[in-house]
Amino acid sequence: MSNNIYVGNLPWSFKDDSLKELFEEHGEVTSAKVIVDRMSGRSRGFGFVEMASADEAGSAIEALNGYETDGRELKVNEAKPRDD
DNA sequence: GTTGAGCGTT
Repeated sequence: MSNNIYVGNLPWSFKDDSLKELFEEHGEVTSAKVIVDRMSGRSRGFGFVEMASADEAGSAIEALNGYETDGRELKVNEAKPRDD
């Protein structure tokens, strides 16, 4: 279990702050980032959220996985380790 | 002024 969370199927209107505010309702968010295409500057529709603890991360995952916003179901999961 | 499966720039 890690404190890092992958969030997919996001609406195009989502941003770093939107993710942070949403996950803060289910735990302490250390950092939140929506991945944006570095060449075009447009949102790629997915992002990452880091929680203060794996416990809060797991709670947020189960609470927000399948959460519908803007007509889309969020796909929330533990993120793959970026640096292993 | 667009798009729709996926795991990120530091």
